[in-house]
Amino acid sequence: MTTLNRRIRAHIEQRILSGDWPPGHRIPFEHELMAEFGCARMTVNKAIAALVDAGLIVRRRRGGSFVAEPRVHAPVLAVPDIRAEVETRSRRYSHKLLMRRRRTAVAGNAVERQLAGAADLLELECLHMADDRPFAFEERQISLAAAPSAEDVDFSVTPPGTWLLDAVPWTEAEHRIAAINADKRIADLLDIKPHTACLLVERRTWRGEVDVTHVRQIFPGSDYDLIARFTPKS
Amino acid sequence: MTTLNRRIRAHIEQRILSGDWPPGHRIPFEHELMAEFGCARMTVNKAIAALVDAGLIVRRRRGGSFVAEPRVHAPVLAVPDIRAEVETRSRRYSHKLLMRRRRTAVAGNAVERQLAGAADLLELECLHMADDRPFAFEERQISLAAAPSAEDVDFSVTPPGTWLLDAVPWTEAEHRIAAINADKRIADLLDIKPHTACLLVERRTWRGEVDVTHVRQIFPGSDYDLIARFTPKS
DNA sequence: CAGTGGTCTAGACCACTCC
DNA sequence: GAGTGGTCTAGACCACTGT
Repeated sequence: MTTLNRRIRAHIEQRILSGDWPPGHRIPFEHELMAEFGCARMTVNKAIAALVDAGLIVRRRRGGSFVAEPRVHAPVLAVPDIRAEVETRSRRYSHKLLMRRRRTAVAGNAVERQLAGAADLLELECLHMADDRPFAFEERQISLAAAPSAEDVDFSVTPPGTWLLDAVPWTEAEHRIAAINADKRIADLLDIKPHTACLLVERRTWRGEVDVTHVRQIFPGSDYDLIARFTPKS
Repeated sequence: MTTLNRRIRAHIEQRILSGDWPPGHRIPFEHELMAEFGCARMTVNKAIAALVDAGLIVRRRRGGSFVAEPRVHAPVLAVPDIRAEVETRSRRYSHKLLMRRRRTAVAGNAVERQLAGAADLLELECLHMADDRPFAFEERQISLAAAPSAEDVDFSVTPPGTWLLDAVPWTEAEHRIAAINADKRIADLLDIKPHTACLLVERRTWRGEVDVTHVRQIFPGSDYDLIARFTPKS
């Protein structure tokens, strides 16, 4: 058993999270919900106020109450798994492997040569989708010296980041975060207008001294932001 | 002007944030606050419920309502000081104070009201320069409840972030990082083309439960990036 | 200017828990 | 058992805003 205002809240929340009421959709007026649940207006109001607090709903006098536009947050301080993040937001994840090849490190590129070590690199490009809409573009190099089993994985089934988090332990990572304007290729891939601001996340991951993988992920700025919560360094 | 339940909330909050009512202290019963403010119980209840939500108060049936014990967190990152960063790169730092005013929190803005506490906000806008070229635009609100001495500082001499880092100890911060296209005003201020991708860094900083300052910093994407280096969380 | 949400009132009954 | 908070009711007046 639970309280009435929580049931009303859950009722609305479920319709939003299930996609039944998409962003921008007008939810029933307070008096309609009063009739539907047979209760006082304060009770409906309390339920909706909680959803406003949670950022799921915005209210406008005279206009009504509307499902808020979603924004996805990710912690800066964890290595993000895009699939997990998409699914946390009750959106359906899928991905497309755009490119996969094995190659040697470019001789003049010190960073690549350090990553490759004594072996080859596996180079991948993929597109992450949320509800069949492009969510992020990813370019990745994996060191076959550090993760030889990557050679045998079908990355069109498991996204590379998800597989790596599971299969290859890491001890240290470095993020570089910047803003870029989408060029034509990125705009096409992400289905956004050229020149739209995007968040670029570059990450290098090590296991001990061994360089495991480098990745560049590009997110449309309107869809994604990073969150870091922390305390002063000792 | 503000609502009664917010005034009651502010009244209680101020006593907690000032240390007048330490953690574990029992706050007045609902019926006492009803008498003190001459209002209905629901109004008092709404005020206290918001403080429970904010984690400032815990309630026990029959026992009463008590000031909550503050949380503790593990250290991880650092709050950047733009002056220090510019100077680290061997560029000459300067800044311009564009706006300074004292005002009350916007009643409908819960985040601002939490920041303000029982006092006013100091609102600042400034432009950070590296070698006399614009480097970042900053909008900042400082809680005069948390940092009353900010009222007397000449921020055209010391940049607000630098002063705060020195003058006001903090225990917790939260970054939100996103990519945005520069609008006309930002483009003018930063001397870049409109629509250029910029990095938006929003930071909230607390001392214990007390909200100290909020800041929005906008950097041209081409000039700036953020680096975070870390190890897996325990 | 009609209709929405924002806020408040003055009650009520109940569950829990400390004394 | 007495007193707290948890929840809910059935009203009310007001501010704002879209038509």
